[in-house]
Amino acid sequence: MAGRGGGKRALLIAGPTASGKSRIAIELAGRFNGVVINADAMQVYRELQVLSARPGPEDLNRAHHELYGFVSAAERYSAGRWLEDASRALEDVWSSGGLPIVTGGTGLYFKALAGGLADIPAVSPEVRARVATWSAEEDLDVLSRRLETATGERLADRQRLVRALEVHEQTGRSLNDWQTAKGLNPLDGVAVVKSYLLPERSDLYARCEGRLDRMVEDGALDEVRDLLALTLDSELPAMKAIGVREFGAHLAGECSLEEALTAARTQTWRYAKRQLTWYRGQMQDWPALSPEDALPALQEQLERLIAAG
RNA sequence: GCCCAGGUAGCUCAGUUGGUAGAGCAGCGGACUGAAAAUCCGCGUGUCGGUGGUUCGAUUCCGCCCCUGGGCA
Repeated sequence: MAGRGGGKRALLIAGPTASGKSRIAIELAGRFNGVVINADAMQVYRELQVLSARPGPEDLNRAHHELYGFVSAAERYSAGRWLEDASRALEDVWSSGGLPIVTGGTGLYFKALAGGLADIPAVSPEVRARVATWSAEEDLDVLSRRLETATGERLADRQRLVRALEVHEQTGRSLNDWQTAKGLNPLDGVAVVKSYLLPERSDLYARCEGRLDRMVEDGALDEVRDLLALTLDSELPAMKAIGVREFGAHLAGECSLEEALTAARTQTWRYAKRQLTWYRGQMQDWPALSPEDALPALQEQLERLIAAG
């Protein structure tokens, strides 16, 4: 077991919702002493078991899983925190001689993991509050001019404007500046097998629909009721999970279950479409695999990687 | 049967004092380094219910017919 990186290896499997990633990950974990590491922004939240389609007891029994359901919905998790958590999980798996299998649907997380992320200091609550006030009180063009004056950057997207302003307020340096510098890169020097699952769109949409029905059977309504009972800020990431608003409207008597399901289905399709756009545009050097071929193809690549030492 | 209100994009609707029409949502495409299941950008030909008439010209005005609500008998 010679070579750089101490023989560190990792498998990354991205893919849109309901494409069958988890099953493949668990299967390969069994064959390669693997540990499944979550790369899904919603599956980190404890309160979102059903809605986020988090692996259940049966799956957890079959393979060791990390970074699932360990964050409170009251928290504001982020790509940066995920990368830190994932780095730690990777090191743990390597040190115990296992193979990390990172899987999930959040393209940004994979991009951060495989390409690195700028090492930007955390934004303090004070700065966050200050910028939030500007954003609440100012028109988009005023806010935009504020950033342009400060850093010369021009943005038309409020969410990104706020982020750029926060970073500048916090550090005195522009976001652009931070992002061009070399940052965190936990897979540097690691032998990686990576791919994303690319199902036929009609198959994908049909699977999304089937999964929504199953969610209701599995208690999605109770889960949403419990979540809403916490009366959290509706702007928190966990509150934006597909189904929270839709099923919440039904629970409040604003629409039928049928209507809620239709709305949730629409949102799920839109989400899946955006995921596919992300993979096409941002992960061009990642091989795309059809869900049917993925398991044997990945297994073969892993075997070759291991044989190569 | 009569009266009223409607019939315009896949859906909900706006509009044209007569010069063949436009929003939101959906859909499709795209962007995206700490909210990413988020956020943002681009893309609109549809017998303007049918049919006659008036008019240089009708989706718009008039007649008749069909359909959908509601009301009165």
